[in-house]
Amino acid sequence: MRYKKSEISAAQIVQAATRVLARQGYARTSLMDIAKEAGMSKGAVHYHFPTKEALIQEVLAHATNVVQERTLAAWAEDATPFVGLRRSLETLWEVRASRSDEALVVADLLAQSLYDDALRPQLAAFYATAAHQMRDHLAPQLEAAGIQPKIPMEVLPRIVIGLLDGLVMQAFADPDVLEPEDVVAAIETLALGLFEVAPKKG
Amino acid sequence: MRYKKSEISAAQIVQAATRVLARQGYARTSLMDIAKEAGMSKGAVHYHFPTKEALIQEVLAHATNVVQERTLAAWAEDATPFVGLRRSLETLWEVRASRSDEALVVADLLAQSLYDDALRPQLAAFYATAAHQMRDHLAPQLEAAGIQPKIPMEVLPRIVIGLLDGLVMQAFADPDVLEPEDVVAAIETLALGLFEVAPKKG
Amino acid sequence: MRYKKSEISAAQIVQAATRVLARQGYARTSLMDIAKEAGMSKGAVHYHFPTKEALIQEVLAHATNVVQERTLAAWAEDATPFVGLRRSLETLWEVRASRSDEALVVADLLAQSLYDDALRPQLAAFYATAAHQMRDHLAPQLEAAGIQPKIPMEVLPRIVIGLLDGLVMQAFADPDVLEPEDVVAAIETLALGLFEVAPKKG
Amino acid sequence: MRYKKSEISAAQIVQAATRVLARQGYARTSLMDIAKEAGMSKGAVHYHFPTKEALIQEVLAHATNVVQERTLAAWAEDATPFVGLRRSLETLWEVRASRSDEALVVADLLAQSLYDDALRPQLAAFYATAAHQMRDHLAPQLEAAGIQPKIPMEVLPRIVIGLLDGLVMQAFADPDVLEPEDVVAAIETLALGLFEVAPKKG
DNA sequence: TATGAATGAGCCTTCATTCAT
DNA sequence: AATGAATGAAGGCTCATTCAT
Repeated sequence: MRYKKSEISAAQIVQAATRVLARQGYARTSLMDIAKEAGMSKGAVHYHFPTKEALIQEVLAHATNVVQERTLAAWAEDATPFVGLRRSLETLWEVRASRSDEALVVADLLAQSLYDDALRPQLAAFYATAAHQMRDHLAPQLEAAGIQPKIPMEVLPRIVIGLLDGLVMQAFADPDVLEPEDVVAAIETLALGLFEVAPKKG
Repeated sequence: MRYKKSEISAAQIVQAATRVLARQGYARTSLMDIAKEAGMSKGAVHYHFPTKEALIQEVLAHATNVVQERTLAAWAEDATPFVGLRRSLETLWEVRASRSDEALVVADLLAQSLYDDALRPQLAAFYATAAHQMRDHLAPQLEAAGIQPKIPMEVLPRIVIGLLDGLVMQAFADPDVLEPEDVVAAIETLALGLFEVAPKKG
Repeated sequence: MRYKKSEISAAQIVQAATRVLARQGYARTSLMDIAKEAGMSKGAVHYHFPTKEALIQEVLAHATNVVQERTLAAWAEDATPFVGLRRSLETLWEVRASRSDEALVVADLLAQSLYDDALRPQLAAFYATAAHQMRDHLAPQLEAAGIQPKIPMEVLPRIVIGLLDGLVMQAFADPDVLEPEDVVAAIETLALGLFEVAPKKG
Repeated sequence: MRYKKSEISAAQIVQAATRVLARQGYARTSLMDIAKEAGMSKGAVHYHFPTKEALIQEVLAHATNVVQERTLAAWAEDATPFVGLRRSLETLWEVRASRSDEALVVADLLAQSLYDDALRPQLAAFYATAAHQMRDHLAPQLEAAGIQPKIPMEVLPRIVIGLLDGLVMQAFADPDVLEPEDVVAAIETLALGLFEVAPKKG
């Protein structure tokens, strides 16, 4: 028995909580709901996580990890930076707009973090990691192609992420307004406008 | 002028609720908190708003109105469209990033709307109005200047709004990362990339 | 203006309360309901009746009066006591079983009176009056016809009233079980069994 | 024998509720009262019964059961039907007139059932069972004695029950008016009047 | 006379948490 | 490692009552 039963159960609870949270949102989710979804008793949940807040933090950590991993997978290694960038943006959008449980949880807890000091650092870290991720992938590609962004490499990823997240929120509020192809096309256009070919060094 | 007091009280409650909601968020705000902030009894709040949901809806309506008005005021009439656009974007950002109570409430309830069917239509309408607003202001200016956006005029405002909102969420989560001037500069650059000067006819 | 407006309004409130009480029962009726039914404000109700209990008492007084009057009208003056008795019993049953608002209110408040010391005396008086009423009508008729009841004239009316009321409750609980004609026939049979022709004197 | 405690607690709550309901009546009884009487917290009551209505239904079921059992025990097996009938009627009356908690609860909830659709079926069933019970006991006895009721065997028990219940309500409203011996005597007389000896065959 | 406004106590219910088993 | 039982603090809401107008 490589994994202790305890760890398995704890993981089950986190997954169940993710599902319930994605379905009902933080404000409407009780520990009972989570316990029921996990097929356990309320007491069991408290055995693994001393308090609701502790559980929620774990859930957020898990959800951000999942989203991050999916995002990472999106950074296609492509021939040309332009094609690669475009495909990456598409995938980034899909990861968020697909309403996966984890993406929903991140969006919901992001809002909670405005008022919950315990959540905020985690989300700040999530953003920071995402930005780093993006920069680390973009920077070498761009340099290799002699392309120079018009805005600082520190800020650029933040902008892209912000754009994506903001559009996601709109899409959640009114799913019929934003057509996926429109969004991707627009983001692409935007992105292209951000770069200029650097003058070759003499 | 009989019983004008009622309207005043109702308005006071909405304002108090806005303050409390901005401070604590929907999930942590009780009617008691609101009543206390308004200097009234819980009963009085229920006298003016039959249910918590009804009150929240009113608060959302009020908050979106305020944000909308401020946004409207941001559309400066300027000499050249470029300068005007830039100044408008700046103000748009400020309206949102200033963490005014109303902006916070809109952001919070936006998240709630994911799980609250009663809230969603209002927020969808809010986005729709904002998009219209922006288009109505931009379209004539751009045409007059012979400028043509690279993405359809239907989609453009949604993109801009999404970008702003997404950045706001990031800024809320970690206020120290995004410097206002960076953001505005980036948005401006982005915006400029969206347009091209149309070839002169004839 | 013969009647003061106040009296008219008070009467309207009592009537409205009777309707609402008959519809919803004491436990589920609020002053608001009554005020709405009377087309007045809650304040107006309190202007006429200082407390809810005072109003309810008035309503009970009114309802018992109405039932009593209808009952009184039921004591037909008929040729023979037997026919008269029979017709009277029929009407008594109808008065109660017809689910008139007043009959319902009496039944409902009768139950309340078990726990409400203020109501009990009124209902005791109601029963006493009803018993007297019946006795006063029956006694001369029976004597004239040389008929003698097998149970004391003091108890007889109580028995008859009890029988009727008990059957009414059953009919309320399950309207389909007791057919009116069965009930009347049974009551009649019962009633006849209560009397015997007295041996003629001399 | 794990967690038998739960059943015990649930039963305690039902009993406590019966006591409180008998003392204060439905309209004046809160869950707090019941919890206090049961020596538990409000939360514990809700743990065992999800809603007040569910608890009340259980209480009613329990109370009708108790009354029924006592009634059943009343059907004495006696030498002659007449003596048996008389003794049975006496006990029936005592069961109801003794103001036992259960009898009071049944009477109170009977009134509630006029306006509570959830209660009505239970009380209808209670009446139906009581009627059946009585018929099953009476029918063979009467037949054996060659006695034939003047009113149909379907209706007879309803009449007797109605009579008893109606008298009980009167006795509750004014305990001093109806002397037990008078009531029993009257009922007996009534009952005797309901039968006639069947003409011997052949 | 009558109204709208406001109060405050109380009600049913939910829920995170604790604990014995 | 997990469960069922129980607690107690809120939470949203109802309602009789009071009061200025």
